[in-house]
Amino acid sequence: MTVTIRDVAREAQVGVGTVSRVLNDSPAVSNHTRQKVKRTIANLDYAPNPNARRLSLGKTWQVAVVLPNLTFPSYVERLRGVQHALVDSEYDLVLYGISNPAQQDKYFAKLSTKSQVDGLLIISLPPNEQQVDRFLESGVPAVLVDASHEKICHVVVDDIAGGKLATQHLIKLGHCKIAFLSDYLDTPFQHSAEDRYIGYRQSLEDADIPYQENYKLTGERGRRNALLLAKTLLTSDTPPTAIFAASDTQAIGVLDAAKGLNIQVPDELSVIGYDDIRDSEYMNLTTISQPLFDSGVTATNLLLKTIASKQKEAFRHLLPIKLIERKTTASPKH
Amino acid sequence: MTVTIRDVAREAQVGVGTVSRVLNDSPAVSNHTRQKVKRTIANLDYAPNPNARRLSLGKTWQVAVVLPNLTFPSYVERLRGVQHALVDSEYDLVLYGISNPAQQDKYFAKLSTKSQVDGLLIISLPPNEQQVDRFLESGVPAVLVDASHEKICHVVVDDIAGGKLATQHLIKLGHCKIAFLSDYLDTPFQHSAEDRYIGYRQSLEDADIPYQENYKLTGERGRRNALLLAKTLLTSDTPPTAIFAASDTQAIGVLDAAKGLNIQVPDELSVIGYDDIRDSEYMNLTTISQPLFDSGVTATNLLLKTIASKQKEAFRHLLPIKLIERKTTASPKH
DNA sequence: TAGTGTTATGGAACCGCTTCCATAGGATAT
DNA sequence: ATATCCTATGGAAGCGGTTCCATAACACTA
Repeated sequence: MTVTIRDVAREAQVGVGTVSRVLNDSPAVSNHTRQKVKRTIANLDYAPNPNARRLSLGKTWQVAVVLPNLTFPSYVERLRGVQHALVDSEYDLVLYGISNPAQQDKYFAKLSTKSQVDGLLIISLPPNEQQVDRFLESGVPAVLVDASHEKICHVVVDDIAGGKLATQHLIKLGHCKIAFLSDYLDTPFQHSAEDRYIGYRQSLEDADIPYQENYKLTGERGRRNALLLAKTLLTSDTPPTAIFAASDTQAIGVLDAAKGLNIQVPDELSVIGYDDIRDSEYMNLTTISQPLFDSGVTATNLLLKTIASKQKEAFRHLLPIKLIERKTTASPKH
Repeated sequence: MTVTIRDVAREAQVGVGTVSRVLNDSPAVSNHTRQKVKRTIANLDYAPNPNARRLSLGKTWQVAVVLPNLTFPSYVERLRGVQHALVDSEYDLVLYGISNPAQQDKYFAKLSTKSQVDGLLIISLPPNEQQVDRFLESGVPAVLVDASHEKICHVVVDDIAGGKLATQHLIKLGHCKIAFLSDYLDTPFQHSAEDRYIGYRQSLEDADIPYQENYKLTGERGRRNALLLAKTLLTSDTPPTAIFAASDTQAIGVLDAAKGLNIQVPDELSVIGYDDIRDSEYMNLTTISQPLFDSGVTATNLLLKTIASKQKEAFRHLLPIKLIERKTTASPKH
């Protein structure tokens, strides 16, 4: 039923080797034969079986992308970058969405096999030591995005610098009652929020602004939760004049809270976010932009290079951050 | 280097057939042998080569999802549904993002081969006749989402009904100057916006409200473009009192425009969208909800069933729509 | 003319699995 | 005891490619 390379060979009156050579653009085929074979291929509407090819070659021509379920725009944006970079390569993209640690472990284990995929892109999912070991042992090229480990290539931004940049911006505007809001900081293998917090603390210190414990808000990620956290703080006795949220989604939650409480932004409250997701532009949110799309592109190119060269050096690729000044930060009025 | 099934067989002192049987949970293996083999597999850290398996079985255990690049939340939401439904199946998800018709044609052609994937999920990308023919000829099971064709299974909502629902809601509130905004309607194979428009027109007619040509706005999709279109209309001599946008993204653009022009929503202008994307809830946008996530789930289950049963009947699955009343629609005040 | 290369080609062997067929051995029936 | 059936098992063949090796055909050199 399905037409194979042998059918083509018979029909074109050549050997299977020759057909294969034509398929793979080997120079060792005379022009005459090449044309003949190509004609036959077209006539029979032949398409090579990719799995046979993969088995024979020991190469899958597939790259796995593992990331948390696409619940936050930043994941999507990174994925888009990966996709963009993959589109004009020969590789297909196999997507694995993770919704809990057990699933992460399952897929990480499954993908720690050379025969599964040619490469691994792991986005916003810091692997634990055991998982790292498995990756290394398997020899599958892997690149981490938005997570780091000294033994695996990774693409990250300097989050401490980012935290500083945001905080210093607020300080320069004249704020000294600056709150910090993020998801939980004590997650063992994901340091970006924590690094931003470190940057925040350092900037306060550098400017001789005393740190206040009650200005540190952490909670489950998400816009709604950020709203609730911010509401509590803003209705307390000592409301801040500025809030630095460690993600735009959370910053937008803060804006929601301000709106709900009839607090004018930026006149009565400055808000700065982090990520520069798509929505931020429309919300006119001042934020720290980290190149999400580019992180995907960069990581993918890095991975493809690693696959091609078979080199196994683990290195870190730092992506630049920058301050995007929009309309949610201003000098405090009073 | 890599350990194969023969290594396991030799080590466990059984035949390769037996090992294969153990791997595939065949009942025709004695308990004693099964344990022995399982132990050996664990000892050798053996993992079967999926490509060899695929070649031998003539089955890829992969499903391709083809959709436009993830530039709009509705695509992402549908993809999430697919993912969710696929996670506890045996199938992996291969992602193809399309950014232009040439690419669509390229990937559609590539995927019109049994040996490439076991099934095809095509989201918001209506295939043309030639492409449909290729799909049918290849025999690859396919399901369309948010697009329809009589010869291929598809999962859609009744967009005419949706257009009616939205328009009737506005009419019931007392509006009669109702504008319609969408992307271009003359796209040959994608009828959802057009169907919504038809529903809009019918509702007007049913209510004896004369249709006004200048209340029909179409343009390139996207929030910013919607803003511009709405701005023009709202600053004209005869501004409408309500706008029905054929997508939430565009409805939010309309809200942007209103804000920019200092027009109060809903007091001076009612806005209703379509899709009920995540952001709509936060924006308090009244909208027609179509089950995006569910469309992915439903289509995937349909596909898996088709793959399993090998039946080739093309049928339509209609998903329910409903009106979500929030805070952007009200009776006109004057 | 024989010797040496070079180029184009055919086809066997191999990639690592599944499955079918043959068979051994044990249980049951007669 | 022999015939019959059933179960568990070994291993060859096959899935559809690629690649290596052998060889034929044809220069070119001395």
